[in-house]
Formats: sequence, C-alpha cells, structure tokens
Amino acid sequence: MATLKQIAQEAGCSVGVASVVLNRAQGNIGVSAAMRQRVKEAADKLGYGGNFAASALKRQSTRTLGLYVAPRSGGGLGAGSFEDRLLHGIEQACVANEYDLLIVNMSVERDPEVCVRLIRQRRVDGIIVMDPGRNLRTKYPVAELSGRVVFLGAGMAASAAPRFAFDNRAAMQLAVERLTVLGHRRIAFVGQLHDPLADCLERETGFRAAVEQAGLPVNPEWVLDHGDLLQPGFSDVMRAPAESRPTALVALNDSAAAIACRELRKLGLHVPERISVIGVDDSTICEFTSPTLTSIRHPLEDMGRDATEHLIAGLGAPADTQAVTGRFPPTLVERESTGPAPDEKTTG
Amino acid sequence: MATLKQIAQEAGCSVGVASVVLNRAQGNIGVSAAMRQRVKEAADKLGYGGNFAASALKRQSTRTLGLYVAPRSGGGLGAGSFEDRLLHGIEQACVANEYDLLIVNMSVERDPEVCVRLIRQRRVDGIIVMDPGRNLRTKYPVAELSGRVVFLGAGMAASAAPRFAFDNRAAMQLAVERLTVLGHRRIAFVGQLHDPLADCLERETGFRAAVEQAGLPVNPEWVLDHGDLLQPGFSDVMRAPAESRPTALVALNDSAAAIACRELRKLGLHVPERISVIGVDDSTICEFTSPTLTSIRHPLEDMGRDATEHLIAGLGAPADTQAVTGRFPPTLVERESTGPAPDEKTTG
DNA sequence: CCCTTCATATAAAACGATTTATAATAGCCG
DNA sequence: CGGCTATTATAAATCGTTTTATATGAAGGG
Repeated sequence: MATLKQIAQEAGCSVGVASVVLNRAQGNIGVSAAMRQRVKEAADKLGYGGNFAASALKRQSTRTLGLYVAPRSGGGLGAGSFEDRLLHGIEQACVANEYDLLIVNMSVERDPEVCVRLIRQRRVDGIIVMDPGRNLRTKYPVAELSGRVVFLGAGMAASAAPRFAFDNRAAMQLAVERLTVLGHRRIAFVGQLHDPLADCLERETGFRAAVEQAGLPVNPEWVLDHGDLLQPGFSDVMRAPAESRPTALVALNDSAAAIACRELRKLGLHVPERISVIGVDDSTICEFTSPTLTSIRHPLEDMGRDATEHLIAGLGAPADTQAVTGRFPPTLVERESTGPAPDEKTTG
Repeated sequence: MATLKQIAQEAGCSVGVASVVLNRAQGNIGVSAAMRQRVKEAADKLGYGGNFAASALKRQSTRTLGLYVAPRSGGGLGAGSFEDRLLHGIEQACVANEYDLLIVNMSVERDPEVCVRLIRQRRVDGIIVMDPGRNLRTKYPVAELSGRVVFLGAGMAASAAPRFAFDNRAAMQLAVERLTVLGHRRIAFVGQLHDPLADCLERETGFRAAVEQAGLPVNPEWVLDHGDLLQPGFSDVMRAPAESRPTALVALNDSAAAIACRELRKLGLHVPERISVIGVDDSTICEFTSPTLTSIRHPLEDMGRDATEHLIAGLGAPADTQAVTGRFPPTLVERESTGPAPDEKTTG
C-alpha cells in the first residue's frame, strides 16, 4: 500500500506538500504548478488512495453515518421493501456528500446502546435511527447522541432530536377523499387497535377525522383490528345485507389490505365491484395481488434524503438541532382495487 | 471524549498499561490485579470507548466489511425482500465476529471501482459482492481484490475469488418432483429466455433436466419468457383444450409466478384446481397472492453467514482463497397454488 | 545594497492507540 | 548478601495524515 511518504519520495518533495496537493481540492495555494503535476503523477503511478484511518484520526471525523433500524415487531407492519425507498434516499444523500453508511442494525437485534458506543468511539459522525416505536425518548439515550442523531419515520416526538415522520393525516384524507369522489358513503377501516404503534394510531385518528370532514358517520363496528381479518368479526361485518355493509375499506398498510382482499374474495365479495380497498405504503405486493392494490405512497426517498442531509448539515457545531419535523405530502397510486361505489338499487 | 491518556492519569499509570487492560481480553499478563481494577474504574468513570481511527491506524485494520449489491437490472429478478435474508446472515456473522458492515452500494448505482478504492484506503478489510450478473470476472477487478472479496449469490464462476451460489439445479428438481408426485405430467416453465442472467439460465437448464429425469417430455412451446405472460403467447398455450394444456407451471421466481396466477385467473383457469403454480425465492409476496404461492426457498441466511465467515477467515494471510463454491439445499414451501393434477376425464 | 514582502517548500508537532524495548522493584537461591 | 530471574510499570517508537510554524529564495522598493 502506497503512503504519502512514498509519494513524496517519488515526487521529490515533503509529505506536507503531497498531502496538500492530493487532499485539498480547492485553493492549492502555496504549491507550484510543476510540483502539483509531479505529485499527481507519482500518486497515479503508485496507485495511492490515502489511508482512511490516519486521515480520520487527524481530522477527527470518519465521514461515516450509522444506520440503526429497530427490529421490526413481528413483521406485522410494513414488511417487504418498505425501507428500501427510505434507504435509497439516505444513500443518495450520503454519496452526494461523500459520506459512508455503516449498518449498525438492520435485521439482527442489537441494543440501542450500540449507537452511543459508536459515537463515543468516533466510529461514526452521526446516526440515522429508523424506529416506528413509541418510547423513543427512553429507548435511545438521546442526550448522549445530541446533535448527532436523526429519527426517520418515527411516529412519536423524540424531543431534543430532529425527527422526520409520515404525514399520516394527509394520507388518510387522500384515501377518504378519493373514495367519496367515487361515490362511497360507507367506509370501513382496518387498523391496529391493540397497543398500536404511533403511526398506526395516527392513521386511525386521521381516518376518523377525514370521514367526519367528508360529512359521513364513522360506524364504530367498522373500525377493525387487522388481526380480525381472519376472524368472524370481519366476515360478520361483510356478510351484512348490501345496504348496511361497507362499500369501501381503508387499511393501515398494504399487507392488511391484501389479506382483506383475499378474505373478501372468499366471502364472494368481488373487489372492486362490490367493495373498494385501499392500502398504505405502495409496497411491492401491490402489483402482485389480484386485483392489484390501490395504495397511498409516502415520498420515502425524499424523506430519507432530507433527513440525512439535515443530519450532515447539523454535524458541524450547532448541537441545538431540535425537533424539526419535516412534512412530506403522500400521493394516491390508483390500481384495480378501487372503483365506483356499487349502485344500491341493482346489487343485493 | 475520553482518551487513554486521561484514563492513565486518572488511574495513575502510563497509557501503555491502560491500553493493555482495556483492549487485550485474554492474558492480561504483566499487569497487577489492583492496577487493572483502577484502570477499569477510571474508564468507567470517564466513559471511555476507545478511538476507532487511532486503533485502526495502528493495527492496520478497520474490522469492517463492505457490502456491494449490484444495481438490480430493472427489478426483473428477485425484487422485494429477496436480499433481506441474505443480509440477515451477513449481519449475524459480522456481529458474531465483531466486524462492522459498510454499505458500499445498495440502491444507488456506483462503479464497481469503489471496491478497489475502499480496499486501497484500508477503509474496509474485505468486500461482499452480491451480483447476479454474468461478467463478474471483467466487471470487478478481482485481481486487485484478491483474498479480500467473496461473491454471494453469484451466478457464474468469478474465478480467483470464492463464490457462494444458489443450487438452481436442486431447486428445479424439487419443484418438478413434487409436481410429478401430485400426478402432473404436462409441466410448463416461465423463464428469462432473452439474455438471461446466470441463475435464470441455470434454472431453465435445471428444469429441463428434472423433467427429463422424471421421464417426461419437454414441450418447447411450454418454455416461455416471463415477458410473454401478458402477451398472446401465454394465453394461446393456456387456452388449448384441457388434454393438450399444461396442468402445472414452474416459474423462475415468485414475481413471474404471481403474475402467471393473475393471468390464469383472467383466463378462467383456477389455481390450483386446473393448474398448479410454483415460484422460486419464497419471497414476501407469496403470502399475499390469492391463492398463496407455493415456492422454492433457498437457505439465504445460511449462505450469507457462511460467505461472510469464509471471507473473514481468509483475511488473515492466505490470499489463495480460490473458487470454493458452497452448496446449499433448497426446500419446498407448499402453499395453496399447488394441488393434484386435474382428472383428465372430468375436466374439459 | 539592504530590508521587507511574497511565494514555495520543509520540518515538526499533533491525532490516540498499540507494542516493543527498557527500567525498576521484588523475590529467590546459593 | 550478591547475582539471578520474574514480575510489573514506564517511556518511546510507530501507524500515516494534516496542519502549523519555520526556513529558503526571489522579487521589489527605498
């Protein structure tokens, strides 16, 4: 492995100038053009790449970001390529800013304490935490990570740290609005009623608000738990006479929506002729269900990118980056699972 | 940030002993118990974590592995959570061996040359390359990475570097055997006929071999391209009279299988009553199609773990790690899309 | 012609941990 | 009690880069 010393020897100069020529892009003041040329040639010839550890030691920064994805709780929510798009945004920002990305945790469960250790060791300059959980304030030693952490897709305010979250309210509004435009008046919801994550709760609240805003009633019996999809609770609701049965269903995520579709089919209720279904996340499975699934898409790439750039920008010195919540408008991706409300007179 | 110097001062000793006490797990010879105690207390008190860069500089190793996932070509193959399980195995091995994992490339397209740069800089000790492509030998500067790289899920031999690949032949044999047990005699295949990746080609070859081994003919018209699923080519085959139509279909992956199911439904051919369908990968979508999808599962966790441990083990010195291909037996995960072959006399 | 000014290049001091060579103390035996 | 080995602690060299203080010229002005 070539070192600066070797380059310097080859180019006939001191290591100092070699360093300046090779690692200070702008304003190579103090070095003659001829010398610069010679150094560059020597570096080329010897295949010099720089020593990461030495550089990091001296400049007190590894230009590396850690990525801590909290262990998914039972895969109930957002399975599949959910995080792919967030990661894409994160990576883009990293590449653009010449930062590296270290996997602290993705699929193996490790104590959040690792984050502190990595910061203490100066292993990473900052950490991106993706955790849909609720007790973020207590789960992560936010104080010790101050100014070096950002929460992404976090459901609940982890004060004293910036957080980039989904706009669940807007998502639900989008879904309900579209359904009302299609003529639906009786809309059901599949959520997570028992011990819900923050996002789940927000989606339920958002759903209720959106339905009421549309001037429609919220039938309490039509707000179901996703665990009930395979239970009599769900089929009872759906086997009611046409005029007292929901004509549309909004699910908190695509898995629930897909399972709902499958169960509805078993009950003989064709989607979307008899009932429309909308999911959330616009995940991979939307394209593979039959019918394909209409879904709400959050701008995950943007969120990932913005969160990362926010983190990097705040690394300099101002450790006061406090709870700046970005808002990112979701969009509706319409596929085959939604259609006009059935005509009340025709269908029984 | 606490340094060894501060610890030493606090404990009343030199940095040397502090280093030995804190960073040499086994055989702390040469340090008295009392001193060890004092150093540990000091470290605890000051929250010492060690300085990664300094340590890496001195010991000439970052204990970090790079992960280069080649840009997926159009998402045709193994979209979704395909890599999740591989990653899980990789992470396990990393944690177990106290290595960190650096994302070199996952969703942003970067030149494979980065790998060399990272090795040159001693940024990482080794690299795991996941690339289903074909020209691995030329695409990656294997020589420069010698002894520091492992190919995972690679389709074609990248000689001079170890490679851990799918056992596609066994996968196809498993699928075909199960179908023959179920009484199927006319089996179709959906592959990638035009410019196939190595795995795709191997699966096709494996399919043909398995069918012939079962003593059945391979109807050339029943070996289809996945692009044809939405074309007349597919529906023509499937609209043939029952006695001259396939009763089973093996697809090179789950996406193709799921799309096939959807199209078959549109043609009025119920799965699995009229035709059985088997995919490969056992990906997330299998659970969300209707009917749920029978699939071949490769032991991705094992492959990821083994590949990573192989890489780590080879890092020491013996740079001669040459083309050791691991073999990992796939398994059949049976769901609703497969069933007994239809009775020829009853069904028209 | 000397003294300042500017442009270049050098030497040396960090950065913080690890390891090796060295010193100091203690224990042991003859 | 002197010389020997163990045992324990210290000091210093090293890893390779970055940066700062310093030296060396050449150019220019009075």
